[in-house]
Amino acid sequence: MKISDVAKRTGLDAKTIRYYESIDLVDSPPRRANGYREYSEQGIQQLGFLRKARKFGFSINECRALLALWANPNRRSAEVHGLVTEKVRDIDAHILELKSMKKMLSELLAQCPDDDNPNCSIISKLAAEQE
Amino acid sequence: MKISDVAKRTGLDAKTIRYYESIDLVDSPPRRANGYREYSEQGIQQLGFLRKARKFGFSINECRALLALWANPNRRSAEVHGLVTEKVRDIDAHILELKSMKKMLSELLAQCPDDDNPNCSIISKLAAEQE
DNA sequence: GTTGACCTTATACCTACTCTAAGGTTTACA
DNA sequence: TGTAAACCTTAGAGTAGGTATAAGGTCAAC
Repeated sequence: MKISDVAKRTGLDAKTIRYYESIDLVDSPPRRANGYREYSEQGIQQLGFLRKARKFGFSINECRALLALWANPNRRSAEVHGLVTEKVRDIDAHILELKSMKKMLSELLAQCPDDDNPNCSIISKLAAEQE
Repeated sequence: MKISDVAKRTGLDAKTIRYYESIDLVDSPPRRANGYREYSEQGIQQLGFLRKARKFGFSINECRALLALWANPNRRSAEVHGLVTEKVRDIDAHILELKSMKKMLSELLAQCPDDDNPNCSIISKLAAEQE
């Protein structure tokens, strides 16, 4: 199977697939006589795995760990559980940060007259000397 | 005032201040005889403005627009209001995405035995052919 | 006079791609 | 049979928003 077909099947961009190969995230597939990459079913599944893991928010390095666990028949499910638990914590922290940002911005919006005059409490707040 | 003092006062790293100068986000300050940057009150306030805008989540380019509005005595507060409103929408979209990711991961966690055995529903789910 | 803390520059590195250039190959159609 | 479009290849640069490193000059204190 050619790279464009793999791209269609996995939902990844062909360029992204080449990129994953260049950083040794996936095995290099064999080549046809013309130099084109020829993907095996196994290679395709690896890429599909990556697609899903990335969509779940795992970083490339976390994906590396997940791929290794996937390939390891002696893995302990607790290890996977730990990795994912930490990811959920990261996401929670991120959500809190965004909510705090949103709250501050909403407060600023409520005070801005939203008209043709230059007076704007948002700009004033950003320019304020005090925190 | 030297760059390290400006860093302390604004809360930005000295390297970040030089970086902002290198991308023309702020004006280049004059130099002392020894080559050191000498910051005026105005330069310091610009950097303080940036610090706050970045903390509110505005991108460098959005900061560029905000700085221009700040400097423009003929600005319309509605323009600032629009910029910030859009930012809040971005943040909302981001929060929704993270919540969806968290939900999916939490469902996976609930099904993972979290023990010494290799069977792990998380890995299975990532490896699954179907979406 | 020397140590340590500052300052300067240029450059590389980070994440996770994305794009461009410049070229070779394959496929479809007239 | 010719050619144009749609593939494929590589190397290298660009993106955001810094951070780190190297290699050096300067300043303040003891």
